Amino acid sequence: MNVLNVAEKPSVAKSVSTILSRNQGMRMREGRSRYNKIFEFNYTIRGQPCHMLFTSVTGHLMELEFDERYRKWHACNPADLFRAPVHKSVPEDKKDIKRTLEEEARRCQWLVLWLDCDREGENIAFEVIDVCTAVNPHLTIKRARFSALIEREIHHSVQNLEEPKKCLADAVDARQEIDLRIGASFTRFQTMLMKDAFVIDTATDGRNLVLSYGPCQFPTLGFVVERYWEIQAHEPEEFWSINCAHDSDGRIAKFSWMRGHLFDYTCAVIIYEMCVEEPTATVTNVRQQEKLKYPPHPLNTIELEKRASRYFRMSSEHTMKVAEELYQAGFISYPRTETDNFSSRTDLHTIVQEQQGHPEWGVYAQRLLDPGTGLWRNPRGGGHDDKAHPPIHPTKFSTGESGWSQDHRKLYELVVRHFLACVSKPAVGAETTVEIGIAGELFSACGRVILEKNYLDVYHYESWGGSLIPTYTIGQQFIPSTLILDSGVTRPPPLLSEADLLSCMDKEGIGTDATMHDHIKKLLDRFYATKDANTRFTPTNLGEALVMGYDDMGYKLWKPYLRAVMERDMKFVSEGNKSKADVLATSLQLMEACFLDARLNKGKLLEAMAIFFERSSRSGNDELHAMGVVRRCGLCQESDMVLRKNRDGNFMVGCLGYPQCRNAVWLPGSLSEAVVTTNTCNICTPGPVYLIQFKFRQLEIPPNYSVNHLGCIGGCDEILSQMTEICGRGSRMPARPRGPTAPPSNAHHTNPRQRPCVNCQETGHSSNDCPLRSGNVGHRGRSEHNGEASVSCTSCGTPCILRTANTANNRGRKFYACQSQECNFFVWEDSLNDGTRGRSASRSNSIPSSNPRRAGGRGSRGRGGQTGAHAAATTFVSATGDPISGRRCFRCGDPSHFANVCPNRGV
DNA sequence: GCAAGGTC
Repeated sequence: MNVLNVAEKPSVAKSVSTILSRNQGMRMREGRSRYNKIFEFNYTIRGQPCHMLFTSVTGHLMELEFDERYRKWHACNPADLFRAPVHKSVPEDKKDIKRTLEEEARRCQWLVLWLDCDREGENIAFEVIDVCTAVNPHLTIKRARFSALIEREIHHSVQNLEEPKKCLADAVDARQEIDLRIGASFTRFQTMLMKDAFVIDTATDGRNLVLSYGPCQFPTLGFVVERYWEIQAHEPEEFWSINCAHDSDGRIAKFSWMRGHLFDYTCAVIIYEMCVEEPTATVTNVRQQEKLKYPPHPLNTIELEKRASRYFRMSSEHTMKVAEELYQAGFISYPRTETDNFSSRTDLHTIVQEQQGHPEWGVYAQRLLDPGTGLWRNPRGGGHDDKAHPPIHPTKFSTGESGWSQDHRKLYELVVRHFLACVSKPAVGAETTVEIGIAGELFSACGRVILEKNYLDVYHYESWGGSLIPTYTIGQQFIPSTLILDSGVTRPPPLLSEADLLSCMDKEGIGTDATMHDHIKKLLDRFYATKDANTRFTPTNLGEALVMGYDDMGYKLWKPYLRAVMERDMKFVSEGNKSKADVLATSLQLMEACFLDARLNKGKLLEAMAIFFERSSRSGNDELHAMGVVRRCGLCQESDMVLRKNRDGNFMVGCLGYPQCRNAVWLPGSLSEAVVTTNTCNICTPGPVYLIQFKFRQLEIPPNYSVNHLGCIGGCDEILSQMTEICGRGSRMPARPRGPTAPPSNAHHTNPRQRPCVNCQETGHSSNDCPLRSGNVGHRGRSEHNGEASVSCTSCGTPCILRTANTANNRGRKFYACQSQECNFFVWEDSLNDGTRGRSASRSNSIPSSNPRRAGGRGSRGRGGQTGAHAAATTFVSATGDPISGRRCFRCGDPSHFANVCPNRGV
């Protein structure tokens, strides 16, 4: 009986053939494809002598594609792609593999499928079945299931052949079809929409610019943009902490304040004063513990990519290319594996033995194998297993080959050192923690001595810092060498590194271990993001605009949820709990509706793009209309006036040239809807002035007015004027909402038109140009600036910042607060209208604060007593409402500075 | 010109 065996890749065909033939009587011959050889040998399956023919494919044999008439971009509407017929076929570059399969299948009675034992493998199995049964319908089809390429497993597998599982393959079919339809429709839609509308000055190296959309690449971009927005939205905030050091026996202990830090300066100063007045430290606790630092888990693909990025700054894509080459040459095991756990049957000692002769780590390998050292430890797994491949490990000894680049050397070294570390004992350290009390405040210091380095000896990519501290006993008292009130500033998180990005993708299930690096590379290839020398990613204007556009539509297409839902559905299909047809129908129906809605709201995408890119002269009236263009701006005569709706629901028509041009028409606050129509006003000049279809909220307008009104903002519209007078205007473009209900991504935009000033929360300028900022207003008292009142502090004369209260009782109420850290002045904005001037205010519970950390910092300290020791220049009030004093340096009495910067600070 | 998933 002739048996045709097919593996997913040539390497597996070779390995399995070698195992089954016991390396005896095996012949190899060429197939039609130069990579996919055919191995022949005899083998007995359950008493039946068989002539085995073993060949392979290279991953998927077929591709899903649209029928011919839907392939040309302009041949159909992108929305049609949700229903256009699709079919699977073998692409040109796989035709030779197909021919080999056909030729061999014709002379076989059995077909045994040795594809990888995962969903994709099962799907490829059915592709092979399709090709083979087309030429030989009488084939008996069997599936070999194996979890590792080791002898016992393979022999067991071939003696216990199973049936292929259709539902596993169906899940992949569903995934392929959804990916194709969503990807192609959105890509064509957004590419064709933007390319004509804007001048996108991206150097494409002669390639056509494609604004692709994909269910993996977009969430990957989303991670990058979200972090970038988080950084942009960060408002630095000063905090204070008390640090103490003690120098004794030639060693220094650095004690940190167990409160961490406080955002309330006054509070921190009071506590600091108390400490300085009674600086004797008493040791309250001394703890000694043995600490272990464990070696990493066995290496899988994602860890290899992350570590190569961290240690060598190699891109994940390059890492995989180099790893593939090392694998092809036989130096490391298969590099695309999820498994981070060695099978108990793996002969780990032999792998270590091979490395004994290496000039750099050979001695360590020898120590590992010597039972006397006690260095060996069986590796601990991380709980992942793809059932197909072992963790990445060295398979051949090398001190470096002539054809290797530096990167080949580094990566091979990482794989070897990582493997040796895995089978080593953890590092052992002795940690001493000392706690002291000064005037009731607690501080702690930690010292560490490394007792045994163990795996750290070979894994020099990791370190474990340690320092010696003096010896302390409970009850011991000492005077600190230094006791300092330090200030710091909160910092935004860093941009995402490549390792961070891989972690995000892994956590959210975006891509597979074999494709994650592709998605990252795609962001760079599509000009959606750039990567700096430290492997950190910044979105480009293009990437940010696309995410912003969809975000403004209210769609989370750039979030990982869509992929998560698809993964969940695929699991249902693969378990047989849902049919492929059901999942396809519901998923595609949902995405089609989403697509049609996105197309209706394309104005949001265009608006977001308009923030970053110049409009192209090619852009037609359709785009202008979609953006809500009402007329040419009569003030700057350069830009268009567009209708906008703010997040709080208010409408305005503003110039796109903002902030250079501030021309704006504020619309009534009672509007619920406004849409620019294609009708033009025949009165207002210069035209065209497009009419707007207004809809007012019934309860907010007088009874004699109609809810619907087709109006003009050009000045001719009496009804609109009356409505504005009666109902008032909507507020000026407010900031995007913040807080837990809105992600930080909504909190800002880089464009000055949209991003609110950090100082005053108003849009139209940056905090540097803020009219309320010190130096920008040169007079005291209240003044008018762009229609806004500005206030100087009546206590110290410093200009105030306009802020919005966020406390339960006063949420949304505006107030001015003195910018000076040393002054507690504030005044409610509305109180200025009735002539009330500012007052020296209490920083009590009624103090508005938009920052929860600040509120927490204040609340964390329950006292605020008087020091009473210093003359008070002004009376201030503590968090609890108690009066405090000390507006001059308590150390030297100088009113020009405070104790934290006193030249005599310290003890 | 489009997706993501295999692979040499």
